[in-house]
Amino acid sequence: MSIAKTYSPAATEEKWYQYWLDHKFFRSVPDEREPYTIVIPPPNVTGVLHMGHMLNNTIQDVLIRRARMKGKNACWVPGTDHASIATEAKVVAMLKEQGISKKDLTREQFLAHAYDWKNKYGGIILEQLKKLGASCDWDRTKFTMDEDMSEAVIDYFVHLHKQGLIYRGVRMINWDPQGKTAVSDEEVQRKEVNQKLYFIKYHLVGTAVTKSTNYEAESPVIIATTRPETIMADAAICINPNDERYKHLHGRTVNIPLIHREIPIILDEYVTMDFGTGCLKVTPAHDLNDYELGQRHNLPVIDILNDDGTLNEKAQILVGEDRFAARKKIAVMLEEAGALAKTEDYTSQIGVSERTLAVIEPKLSMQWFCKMKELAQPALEYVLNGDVKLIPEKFINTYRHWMENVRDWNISRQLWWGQQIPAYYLPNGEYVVAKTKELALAEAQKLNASYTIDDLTQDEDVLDTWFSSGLWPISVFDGVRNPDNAEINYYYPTNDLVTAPEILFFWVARMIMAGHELRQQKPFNNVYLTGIVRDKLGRKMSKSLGNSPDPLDLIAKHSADGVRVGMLLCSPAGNDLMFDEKYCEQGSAFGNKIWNAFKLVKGWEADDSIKANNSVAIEWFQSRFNQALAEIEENFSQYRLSEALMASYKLVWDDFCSSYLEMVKPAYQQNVEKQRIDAESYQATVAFFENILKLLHPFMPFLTEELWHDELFGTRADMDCCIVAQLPTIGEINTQLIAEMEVVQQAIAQVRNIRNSKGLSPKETLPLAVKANGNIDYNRYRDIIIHIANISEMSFVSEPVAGANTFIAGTDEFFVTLNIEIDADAEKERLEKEREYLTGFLKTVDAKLSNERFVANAKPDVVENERKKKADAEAKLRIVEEGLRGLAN
RNA sequence: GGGAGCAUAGCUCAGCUGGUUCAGAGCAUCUGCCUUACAAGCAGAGGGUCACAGGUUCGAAUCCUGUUGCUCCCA
Repeated sequence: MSIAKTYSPAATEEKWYQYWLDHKFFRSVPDEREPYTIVIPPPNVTGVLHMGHMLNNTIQDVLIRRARMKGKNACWVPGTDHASIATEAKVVAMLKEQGISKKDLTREQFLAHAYDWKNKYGGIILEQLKKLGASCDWDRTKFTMDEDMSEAVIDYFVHLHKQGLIYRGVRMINWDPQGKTAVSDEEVQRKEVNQKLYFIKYHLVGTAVTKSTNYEAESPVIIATTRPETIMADAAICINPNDERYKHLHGRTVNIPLIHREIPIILDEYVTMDFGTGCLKVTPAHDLNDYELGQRHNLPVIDILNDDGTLNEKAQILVGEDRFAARKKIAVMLEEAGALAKTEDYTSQIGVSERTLAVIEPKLSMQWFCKMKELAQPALEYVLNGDVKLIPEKFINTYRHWMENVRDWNISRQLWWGQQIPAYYLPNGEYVVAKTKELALAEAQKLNASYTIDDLTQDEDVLDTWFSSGLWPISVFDGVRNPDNAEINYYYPTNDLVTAPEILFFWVARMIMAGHELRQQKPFNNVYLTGIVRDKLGRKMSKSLGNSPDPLDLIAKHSADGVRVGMLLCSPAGNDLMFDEKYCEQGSAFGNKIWNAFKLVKGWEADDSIKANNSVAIEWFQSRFNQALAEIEENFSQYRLSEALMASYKLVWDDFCSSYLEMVKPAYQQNVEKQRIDAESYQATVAFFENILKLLHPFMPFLTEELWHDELFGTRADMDCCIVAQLPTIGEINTQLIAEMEVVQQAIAQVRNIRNSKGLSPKETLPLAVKANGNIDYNRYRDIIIHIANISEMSFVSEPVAGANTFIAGTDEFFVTLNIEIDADAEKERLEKEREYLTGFLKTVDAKLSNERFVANAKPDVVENERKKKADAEAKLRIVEEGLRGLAN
């Protein structure tokens, strides 16, 4: 079989992915091996693959493939998340297009539509991940609303309720008037907006008790607000008791403009005297701080808004208008009534719903809450004592800050898409919590034996999606319903979790809480936090900016391997990455390089009659390979994936292709089908290549699998695949050989440089003389030097060669005699520069060594090193001076 | 307003417990080359006051303080 000129990725990727699937290489079942487990951060069913997923899943696949190749029982569990709000919003919008309104549907009818939608679109991302090469155990694919997964969620709710960690209460919550649901604090995004500050006059009622000489005293009270449409919900005006300007207002009342309702003026130090006018309108129903203020002063709560953000009849005016329309209209009405003193421009932060982008309305509501203090405390411990490692560590601070300042978590969502809260109300307003309606009835009958099932009404709301995804690492192994089953015992705690820092609290913290609460165990050992994928200008990639490439287009263009390499090349752990398609080009160029190197080796044929003469090259590369392997291992242990990749990249490109293959490559033989090479070199090279394929497989699974099956390696059994090959182990490293070869390579580069600078063709052979001053035996490297540097004759001398171009490598001198006259002046200048540098260098070293405090304080090996530097520099200086004397003659 | 982090070559980043494996990598740039695996390539080269200012130290990119500029989180 002759290998194609260039690699064609698309067909190869398709072929091998199917092969891996067919041969169940991704499948994991518990056995006697050590497990290595990753649960995927389940993407939303509403999403499509974006660059963040590409990065995240490339990393997971690299980790899981590596574990597999280290003999672990590698299990990567895929799945999706039902994304309550986002999905419900999508489905509502879809139905609306079909002319169907959600409120005309029953819960069951709506859910049927939602499932249709989910079945159609929900698996898109997972399908796309296959193109990337993700080696998930697809037989384990889970969805957070699968029956067993939902049951686990209900079990957890009942459990927490029993523990007293879930309660029901009226609280000020974040209301999304578009999604018509509450959202948690974490789902509210702050946004800076330009608003207007309205200064509104409230007229005092009655007359002053004491006649004031100051006529101003009876002018209206002016308050500043950004929300004039809420004046109808005002319960009081509040001033700071210490505010001298307003002493005369103590004990008075005012009239709300337009609706002329009388409200008291109250005193509270909460009011900042120098903000606005120092008078604050108190609207308990529509502001969290006002609510608390209202509680302190026993103020009534007047809620003038409907769930959809329109004004209700309690507003008396503008009933039915949307809050923003009402704001504009009331401004005009106030103006006309002479109640508007002035307006000012004002920037402030408002909260918007992460999902619908609607402006959040603070709203008092009866909701279910989860107590967080009790859950957060142990979850914080796991991270602080290093049981759960965050990578990079800098996120520990953030995590701690969150966990020490948690507030109770609102887990109710006024939606249908999700797990319905297992609370059942009784006719008298009491409720019971139980897994099923039947069990709830039993509970209810304990209260009153006469209850029947028809007396129970289940809470309409569903649970926050994060409440279910918090169970993910446990529930995918059925560990909530069956806490002692074989799978959970084997796979849990999982090993690595790869996710984004944005959801450290949302998700990671809640998994740790659930893990502790249900199993007194951590859910994972390590959390690798990836950065945000930005464009090369540093902007976050987003649909609206249109600056995100389509991942599938990238794969089509640069191959899956190329994109994987590209993603990793620019992804330092925990830092944002400035993505540039150039990195993918680099990745695919690397693939091409490997392909071509393979072509070269495939063009060879072992010939026993040729004497083996590459033993130095072979031993050297073997050592270099082991050295790189150790380095890569070290990088992986610290999750420095991009560095592990770069080390592999350089090993293959520089050491294997540019150095090793050039050393052993036989001179071109004409009129033969295959280039003959000695058997030892041939076998060593093929073996090296196989090891390289293994090493690269986690990064570039497709190309490596393709080459793995080439006949160069003989015939392979069906199950003999790169994906399950065992990674090479670190062998002996001859550091002396590596060090010597570095000097040899320097010398070779110098010869090439001379050729280059003199404008000579690389084809032109040159004579080289070596004056070895150190311990390197150049006889060992003679063949290599002659071959690579294209030397006509290599000789050894004990005296400098007159009239030659000279250079130093290590501490040895080299002489290249050219046919052309050497430029003595230029050579002199070069050597003088060198002398200048060395003298300067020696000066600094001498300064250190003659400094008693340095010799006394520095570590012995540091001092020793300085002495060696001195000796080396002196030796070099002697050579340079010798050369200068030679030129002077 | 509170907290955290970052600033090293044109770009993206390494640089561990202060000391030649301390100023490095990849890409980009420049100069030669279509040299029988590879122009998606080969052989070379140039490029940095380690943000700024102080301090500690025999010695600072590295530790401390301040300044400036950016980013993120929380209010």
